[in-house]
Amino acid sequence: MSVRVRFAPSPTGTLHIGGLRTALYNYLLAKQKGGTFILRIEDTDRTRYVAGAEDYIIRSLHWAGILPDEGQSFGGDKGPYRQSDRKEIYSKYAAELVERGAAYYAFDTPEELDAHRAATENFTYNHSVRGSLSNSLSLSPDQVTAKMAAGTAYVIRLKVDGGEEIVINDLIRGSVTFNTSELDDKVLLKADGMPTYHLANIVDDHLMEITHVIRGEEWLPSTAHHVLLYRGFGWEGTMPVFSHLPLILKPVGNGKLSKRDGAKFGMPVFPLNWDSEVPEERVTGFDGAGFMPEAMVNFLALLGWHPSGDQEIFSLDELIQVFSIEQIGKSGARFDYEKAKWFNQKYIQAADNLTLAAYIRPYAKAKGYRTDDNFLQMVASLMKERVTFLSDFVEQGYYIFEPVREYDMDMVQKKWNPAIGSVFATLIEYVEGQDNFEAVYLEESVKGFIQSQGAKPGDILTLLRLALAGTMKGPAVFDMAAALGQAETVARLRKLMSVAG
RNA sequence: GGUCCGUUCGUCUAGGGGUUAGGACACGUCCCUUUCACGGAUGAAACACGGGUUCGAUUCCCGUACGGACUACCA
Repeated sequence: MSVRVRFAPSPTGTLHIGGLRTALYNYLLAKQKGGTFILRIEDTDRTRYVAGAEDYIIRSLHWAGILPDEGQSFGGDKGPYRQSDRKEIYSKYAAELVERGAAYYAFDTPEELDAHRAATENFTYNHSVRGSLSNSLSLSPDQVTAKMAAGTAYVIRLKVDGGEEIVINDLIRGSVTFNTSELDDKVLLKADGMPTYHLANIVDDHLMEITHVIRGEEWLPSTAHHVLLYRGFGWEGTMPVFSHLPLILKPVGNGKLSKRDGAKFGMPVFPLNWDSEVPEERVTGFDGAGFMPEAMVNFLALLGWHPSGDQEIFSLDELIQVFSIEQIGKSGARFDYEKAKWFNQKYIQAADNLTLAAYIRPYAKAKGYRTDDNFLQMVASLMKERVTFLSDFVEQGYYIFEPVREYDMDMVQKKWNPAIGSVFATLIEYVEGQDNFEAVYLEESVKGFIQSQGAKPGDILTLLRLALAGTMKGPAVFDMAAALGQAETVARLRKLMSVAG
């Protein structure tokens, strides 16, 4: 049987990186096994629906390069893949479950349940209390019929009887046991006719012939209910294998990484930017922060999973080769932004200039800079060894695109004196007279000239750097000069004369 | 509170009954470099605790502590 896995996010806003990681692991397993990766949108809670969220999820998968083979907006013959479009399917199956005696109607209103919770500590709707509540198990058939005829709102609940051990064989955690006496009678179909996660998930996983469920650890406690549902439908034979992923934790402090942590720690926790009319709701994603998707995927893959050995850098293809669910860790992994930055830096260093040019282009364009390939490739080669983010090419290396805005005057003053100044003046003319402006030649030539003038190369070279970049940080002086060209180089040298003198 | 899950350097982790417990990030020092980086070398840094089992436990078992998830007509 071929592997079929699904990523089933809820379109309630931005997808955070924990979700992206879940998608990635599903993708890796599917690709490794020659299986199918499916995207299903779980939008059964209409109160939490956020416009644009589904699109955001899909764009995020595109960005990361982990495209579904099947699913919402990707086609397939087991659709629709959006749960709100499958509403009738769920009510049909819920009714079937009632007929089979595995579920029942409950008429208790939310207010009544709240009252019970207020009155009884740890109130749980389960086998021990349902007899005294309002449902088709406690009421007489006539009463139930009457309530239905009167149009009384109802939900359908899973009938969980106590006294049984449910053993789940989790690929990551081994066997996990739950006693049904501690389980509640979960709502399967809500009063608005929409299913809850539990029902929709099991019905869809069955109908879509899912073989492996890889999802977050937050679902482990309800997995026993899910097993009971498969049994209630008589689907145990094709029940998928479960794997519950450890959570991604906050960089510092307690608890799992939350969407708010992005702002709190000044780092992205989402793949893409999220635009909004409300300024406070806008967020910067890894994309906008200047991360390469390949770097992000590598980082994410290793957050909670690691193959044997010491290798850290893996291409997507390599990840597909070596991935294994069994090697996923059991404990939560703290989100380490420093490590994420290191991966990005490594990927930028390793990328070829043409690839980088394409990544730099949007940033250059936004600043109104030159965006032709040759120029951007040159910027890439000059800066790639010294940047962390893609945005750094235009931020830190702005002086390659436009004139120096600001000089490190402390440094200029430290190096400048009348004697040096006069050597510098003659150097400008010497540079202006050069007919070969290639870096290697220029370096040899200029250094020779400086020495012939009886000056220390160190002093002059520092001023040259300051003239070209304004700062002590940056590429090799003669590489910059060659890249800038003779006319611009001479102009910048003259500018420094006026600034310093 | 209850249920379930977890615990190797600060962080991500490899390992596994007998090891100088390995790597990476971050950090310190040095080298390379007339800048900043890159790169190289090196240093500090861990098996939560207590009982077992065993000739021998960091590794297996049980407790304790601590951390986490869940405990909605949310997913």
